[in-house]
Amino acid sequence: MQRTSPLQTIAAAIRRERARMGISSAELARRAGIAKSTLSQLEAGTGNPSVETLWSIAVVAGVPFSTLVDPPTTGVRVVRAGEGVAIGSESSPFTSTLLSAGPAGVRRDLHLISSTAGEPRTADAHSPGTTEHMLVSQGRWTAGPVGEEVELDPGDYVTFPADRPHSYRTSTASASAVLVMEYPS
Amino acid sequence: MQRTSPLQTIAAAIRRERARMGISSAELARRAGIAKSTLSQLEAGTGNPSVETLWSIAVVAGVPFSTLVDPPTTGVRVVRAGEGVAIGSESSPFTSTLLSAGPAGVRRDLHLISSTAGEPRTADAHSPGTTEHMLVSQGRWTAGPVGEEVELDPGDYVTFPADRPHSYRTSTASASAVLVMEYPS
DNA sequence: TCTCCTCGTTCGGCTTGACGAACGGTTGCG
DNA sequence: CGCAACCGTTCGTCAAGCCGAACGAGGAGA
Repeated sequence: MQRTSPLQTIAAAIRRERARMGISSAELARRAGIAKSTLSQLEAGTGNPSVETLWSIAVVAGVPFSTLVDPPTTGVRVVRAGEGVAIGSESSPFTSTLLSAGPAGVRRDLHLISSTAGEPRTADAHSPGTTEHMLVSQGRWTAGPVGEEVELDPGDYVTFPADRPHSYRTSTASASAVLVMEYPS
Repeated sequence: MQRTSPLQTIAAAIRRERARMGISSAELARRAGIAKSTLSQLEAGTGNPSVETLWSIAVVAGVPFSTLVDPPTTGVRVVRAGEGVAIGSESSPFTSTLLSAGPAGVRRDLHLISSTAGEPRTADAHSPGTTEHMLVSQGRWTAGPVGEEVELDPGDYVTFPADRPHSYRTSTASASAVLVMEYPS
């Protein structure tokens, strides 16, 4: 997570969004209801805007507020079956492959998980506010917060809070699922 | 996306994070390097903080800046295979089931998609900055931005920009995949 | 009981964010 | 050519954000 002040990031983000919209700084300022001189300062990275000033710009640009603070990155990227770095568990036949960690400011990781019959994989509580989404591709799984586990078959989907202990287990010879973890930090 | 000023949301978020940390407002202010009176104002929802003031609080709370502006929600929820509302395509044997739309401020939708051999499903450009992640569960797929499609087998993963036309096609009798769409708005 | 410490709110003063006006530069039209 | 419109930057002014101090309240310890 970025610890230093975000003012330069914000300046770059505003310039980027304005270029995407294809309008002048005077027009963006007009639409956002702020002074041209204020926008000029923001794009130059000088000064320290109030939240409402920045919010007005995000609204007019049609993007979430966080887009102006944490810019995204894109590109075509392929990870073939078996190519990702698989991390196993010492205490259960559980394997997890991280396919895509969220870029700065994006609060999710995308995993392919697989397992065979055996000990459950129990995970400690993650950061407060963490949510998991699990979508079963193959086999039967039992998963969820400890004490609230549900059984899932291929095509089934479950989402649950992961900021307390939770587990994944399968009773079939081979099972796999997609796991999306969303967290505040 | 929330259009109204976020000041009340910010006040509630600061109180929530401080409660999570289990410290007094005086201590939070001390750690963040701001005046107690300033924090008192922020928690009461009066005034309009500068970005740096809010940033200081986020840093000390150990959460991304956007967490103070866009709070999350959680709960255990199950959608069984075939239960979600499946939306078909008139021009191709393609079906998409939305399992989880991102809550306010979260920039992603989670779909289960399926198809049979036939016409490709072509999607128009989404909002600028939109990214898609596709992870194949079953069958062979050909997917990606038009002109840059890649072939994918079970367990393969691809991510690509979806802010331009892109398509999904399968040449097998039955195919399914998990699709995560991330977008700025 | 009194004293000390911390709390959260209110207050007055200083600094800086945001404003509108002015300025020089560019473009398009008659 | 001159004029109008628009641009982005700089400047001076005002007011609100943020500061530290003061205050009353509550809790703990002697």
